[in-house]
Amino acid sequence: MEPEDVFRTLADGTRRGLFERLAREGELSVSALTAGAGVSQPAVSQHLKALRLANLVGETRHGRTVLYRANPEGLRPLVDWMALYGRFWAARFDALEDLLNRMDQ
Amino acid sequence: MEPEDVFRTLADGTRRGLFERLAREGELSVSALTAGAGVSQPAVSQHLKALRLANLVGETRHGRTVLYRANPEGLRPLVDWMALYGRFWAARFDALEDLLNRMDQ
DNA sequence: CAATTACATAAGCAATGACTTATTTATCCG
DNA sequence: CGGATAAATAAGTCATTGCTTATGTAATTG
Repeated sequence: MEPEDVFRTLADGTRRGLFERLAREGELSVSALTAGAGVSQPAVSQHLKALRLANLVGETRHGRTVLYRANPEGLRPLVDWMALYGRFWAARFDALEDLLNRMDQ
Repeated sequence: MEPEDVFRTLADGTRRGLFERLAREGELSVSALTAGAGVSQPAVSQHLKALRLANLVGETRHGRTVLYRANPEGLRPLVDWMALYGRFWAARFDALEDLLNRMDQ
């Protein structure tokens, strides 16, 4: 997955809001997500499809309800991009990696 | 600056490409950026304006040329957002924030 | 089995946005 | 000065996109 996909998918506030709720609250059904999303259920389904195509959420069907959850690994392209193009941050990321390596030993 | 602004500004590939070039190559004029951007000079100027409004680039006028440079600090909303919503990544970003705070002292 | 519920898909519409060419503004130079 | 160059702005076009309502599909329930 390219940074392009992740940036574009998270650029919309409503869609990013859905991801945020899933990240905070864990597994949620479409109905649960629709309540409080401020848009219709089809709109939510369309956003969830976009998030799924960007590998940012996963789904499991339970009978007639579908539970969605955030897939944090989908954020990896963003992490990588920041490490590459953050420059100012990059040095600090490197320092972080050093720190992590030392912590892991 | 809100995460919204940064996500939306970096969502466009051409615009993000300009930021990337500035992050890699340092200060560049509009003409230099236009060469290799694949779009016209006005398009580049419009993208630079968007990047500037999102606090992602800075500019300095030198006679009739204007030098742009990346402002990595503008990525902070992204770092913060990832720390909040990355979950899996969160631990590492929290460690990063701690590290940054210690480095700043 | 018919009605209901959960969700996805279809179709259409209005707003946004990324581009273009044309023009403006400002600075440099012969 | 006057022409040329650098960049910004103006105006218009076309594609994308996020929303809506309407409908389809599948699973539960009475």
